This record gives sequence, structure tokens and C-alpha cells, in this order.
Amino acid sequence: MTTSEENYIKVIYHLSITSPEGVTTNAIAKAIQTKPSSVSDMLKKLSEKKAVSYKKYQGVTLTESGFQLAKMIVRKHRLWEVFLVEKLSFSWDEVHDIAEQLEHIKSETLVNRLDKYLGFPTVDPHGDPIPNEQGVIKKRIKLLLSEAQLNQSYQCIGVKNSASDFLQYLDKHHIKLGTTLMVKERELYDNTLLLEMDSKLITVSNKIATNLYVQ
Amino acid sequence: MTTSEENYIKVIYHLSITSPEGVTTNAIAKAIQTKPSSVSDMLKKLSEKKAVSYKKYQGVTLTESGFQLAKMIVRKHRLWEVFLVEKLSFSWDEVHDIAEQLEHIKSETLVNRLDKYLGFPTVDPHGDPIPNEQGVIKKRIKLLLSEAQLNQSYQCIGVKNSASDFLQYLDKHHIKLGTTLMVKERELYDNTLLLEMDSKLITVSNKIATNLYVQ
DNA sequence: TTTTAATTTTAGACAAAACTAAATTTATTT
DNA sequence: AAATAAATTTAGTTTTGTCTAAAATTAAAA
Repeated sequence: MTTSEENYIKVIYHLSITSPEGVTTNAIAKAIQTKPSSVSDMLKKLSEKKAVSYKKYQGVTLTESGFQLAKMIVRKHRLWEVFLVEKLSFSWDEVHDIAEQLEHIKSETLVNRLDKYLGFPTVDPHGDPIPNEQGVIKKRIKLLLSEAQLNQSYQCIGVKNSASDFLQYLDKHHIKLGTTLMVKERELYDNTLLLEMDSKLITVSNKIATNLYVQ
Repeated sequence: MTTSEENYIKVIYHLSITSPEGVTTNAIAKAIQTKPSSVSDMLKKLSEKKAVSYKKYQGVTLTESGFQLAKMIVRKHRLWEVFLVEKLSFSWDEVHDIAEQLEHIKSETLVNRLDKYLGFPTVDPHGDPIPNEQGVIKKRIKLLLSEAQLNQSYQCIGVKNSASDFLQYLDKHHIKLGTTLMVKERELYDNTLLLEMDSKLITVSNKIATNLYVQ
């Protein structure tokens, strides 16, 4: 598989989560920053390679082998992110673009040794799960902060959005994975939340609350 | 620079050591496993990009910026090799192909953090020098084992050839970087050497002796 | 110093992955 | 249900990096 083909597989994998019945050409084009016509061409090729099952005009789904491949790419991406943060002291908002390149390095042995070296982590620096060597992903019960109950203690366990501006916002307000917080008040008008964190109070918008996972 | 362009730059760099007056099209073609016609095309392009200075039929040399770029690629290659051996416990005969991929990852910060993480190593697992952030290479006085004096103590400091079969031969006979050895006898007929190593005697062919650097 | 051989370059093609523009199919309105 | 809009595909180009075959240049040999 070429880097380009792997990128399509990965994007289809991610989009499949919100539309398991079939991912549209337009959605892929948007995600991959390309034109729908280019996507059509590639889908034909991936279909011939049995990585996706594709009926013209009907959207696309991953085959079993395509799904497995996608998970291996995601595994590599997330393991490299852990490496960059844990070992090379990058911050969580800097690692995405580099991991995007590293995920295409071809060597089974390398990934598995990296995994072992990092102590078989189960989540990446953004709280996303890391598939194991067999592609098995440990599911976690996670809740959006916007769905949290009042006056109940939660732990921050992940972000829905890994865009660096959002991550930098969290850094600025000292919100990181593992942080304990409690919703003290919900503004009915715009769903702004008043949070208690380290016995201090802070206010966060609904936009923040719908992009932060808690448990 | 694309991966392909970088590979040409790197190969020209390596070939320049043995032919500093100008590297031939054929030599590049052979090294890069491609046809001379493809090399001609690429040289034209690299010349337009001011990475090489190229006169038709006259061979090619790196420009100052091409030379600098080459050293940065070599730096990345060798740092990744150190990482693979030191941190992921690969053996020195397994790292070349993986480093060949990793050397094209684009991120200044990544290389420099990796360098720091590894403790600013000056040589890679094969004893080849690692250019620093500025591209400066620490020169070492090195001698081929075949040129060593009789009954004088030497340390093994590098290999001329990094082919895995040669490295595996060395492993098999417990010769590694840092090993102390002494030439006890030289067979005049075929230049076979009798070595003393760890107070044991072993015999090595001239082929081995001309591929091992000592100091 | 010609002739021959080797090397190198040019010309023309091809595959991969993208694009634009046009055609086709599906979805949505009226 | 016909008309319009949106989404998707096809057809035809482009760029990158390769190739083959032919032409041009340089080097070596007679």
C-alpha cells in the first residue's frame, strides 16, 4: 500500500464511526483535502485491491482486511504520538503532523518493539485508544463533559477534537488528561458550565464541553 | 525536497567521497538501482533547484546547499539507527532499511530532540560519524585492519561495509565495536591475518580485514 | 587518427495521483 | 411526477519519476 492509499483507508476508517452504512465520496474529499473526482479514482483502485467494498454512487465501507489495515495505521500513529510526548517531550498539540508521517513507516517489528518500549500503552496523548498487535481496541465508557451530571466528580480522559488551538486552550486553563472536575452550575441560556477544578472555579463554554471526554 | 530527490542527494554525497571531482551518471544509477536515463532527468531537476552543479557529460558535484542537505539526511539516518539499536534493541544488521525510511521524515525539531534524547551520539552503530545540528562531522583517524602493524594493540571502531551478511559474520565471531585486537601474523600468500582477541586466536581473511576499521 | 566502444542524454511512453470540465446518477423540490 | 439541485463519476490533462530506444558525446583501441 502506498502512503496515499493508506491515507484513504485511514480516513474511511475514521468516517465510518459516524456513518457505518457507508462513507460518501464528498466526505472523504473534504477530510483528505482533495477533489471528489480524485476520490472516485482512488476508491476504484482500493476496491480492486479488496480493501474497500464499493458500489458506484452508494458510498464505501472497509472490507475486513481494509479494517484491519486501518487499525494498524491508527496503531502506528498513536504509538508514535506516545513516543513523541513521553520520550521526546513534545506537547500534545505538536505531535499530529509528525505522527502523520511516521504512521507510514513500513516495519511490523518496529511497531511492536516501539509498543513494548513504551510499555504497551492503551491510549495516546489525546486519550484515544491504541489498537494492540492483533488490532483489538479496549473500549472505554466515555461521556462528553456537556452530558455530565451536576455535583458529581469526573476525570478528564480524552479530547474529541485534537486541533492544536483547542489543545492550547486546555493547556492555558490547566486542563489535562487525569484532571478531576465537577460541574457546579449549567447556564440554561447557552449551556456554559461552571466547573470546580483543584478547588478553583472556572467557566467553560459549551463548545469546550462538547469536545472534552470525561468518566 | 521529495524522498526521491533526497535519495539522489544522499547517494551523490556518498559517492563524492571516492570521486570528489565529479560523480558519474552510471555510478548514481548503479547505487540507486535505476537507469542512467532516469538519473540524467533527475540531475537536470536537481541542478535547477541548485542542489547540484551539473555540466552535461561531465559528472555532478553537490553545491554548498546540496552538501548541507545531504549531511542532514545522513544525520537523520544515523540518529535513527542509534535509536533502533540503543532503545529498541535491534541488531546492527537490521537497522538499515528502516532508517532508510525514517531519514525522510520532515521535522527539524524531531531530529534535534531525538539527538538530545540519545545523548548527542557522535557515531552510529556501524561506527560512522553523525553530523551535528550544524552539519559538522567529527573526523576520526581510522585505519583498515589490513593496514595494521604486527603485535600492536588496536580497537575495532567501525565497518567499511554495512551489508548484513558481513555484520552477521562479525557477530558470529564476537567482533564488535570496541573489541581490542592484535595482528599476530600475516600470511604473505593471501594476506590472511591471525588475530589475538580476548586472549584467543582467530584467523580472518583479507576480505574481512579490508572492511574493518581500527584505531 | 580513425574506428569502435562505452557513457550519457534526448525523445517519447507509462503509471500513480492529482486536477478541471463535462456527463451521469441520485436526491430534493415544487 | 417532472424539474432542479446536489453528489458522483467519467474523460481528458498534468506532474513526478520511472522506463525503452535512439541519438549524441566522450573515451579507448586499433
